[in-house]
Amino acid sequence: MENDGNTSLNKGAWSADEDATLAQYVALHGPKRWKCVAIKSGLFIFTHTYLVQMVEMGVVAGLNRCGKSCRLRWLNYLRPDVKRGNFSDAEEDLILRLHRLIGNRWSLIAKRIPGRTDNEIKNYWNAHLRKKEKLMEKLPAISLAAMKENLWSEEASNGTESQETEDIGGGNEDGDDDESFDVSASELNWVKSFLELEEDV
DNA sequence: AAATGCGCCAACCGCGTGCGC
DNA sequence: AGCGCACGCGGTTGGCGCATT
Repeated sequence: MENDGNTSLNKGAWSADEDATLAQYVALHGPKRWKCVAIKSGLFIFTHTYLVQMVEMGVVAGLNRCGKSCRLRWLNYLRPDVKRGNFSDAEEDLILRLHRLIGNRWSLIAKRIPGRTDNEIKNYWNAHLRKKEKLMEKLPAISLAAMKENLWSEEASNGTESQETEDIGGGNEDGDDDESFDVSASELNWVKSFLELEEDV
């Protein structure tokens, strides 16, 4: 198990200075080598020569966080493409659908929703959507299966394809998987392609 | 106005996995 | 093949702010 092995590292909320320091590190070296970022009050804990260079440059002095903490802070907050603010209805719907299909695979779900992190989605689920989902489960007559049946029969009677599903998923610019969110037998195929997409990422 | 409860979110922790040696 | 390191993931917790009493 990973233990960054230091009892005197900073914990808790990040300061603006720490954020700036971390951002500088990432700007210079990219979002990797998190272990290298772990620095103990001026005495650098390093495993890589990059850090020695950074010491010489005076770039990251003062940051006293474990690598794991640095990585998390970057991924969930400092990353430029992180979208802040409320989830849209479309995003919420997508999370619900994906969760039904693949469960608590937050990182997979996050990759499907541009700008959202796994942690953010997980929090949002626990805070908002779990209740919603439980409520749905408690409505005996409106089980998921029944909903699917209803949708099926509606589609059959309409004789139309269900292209109404909002498309906010990442990588959909080319319209590669508009059919993905149909509640239909092809759902399984979509899951399959979804997972295949994962392998490409 | 103060005390308490509750919800939300950022961050931490433990475990699993991949990769290099 | 085995070991250790580094990273990624999901569950959990701590603290803050808002609502209610």
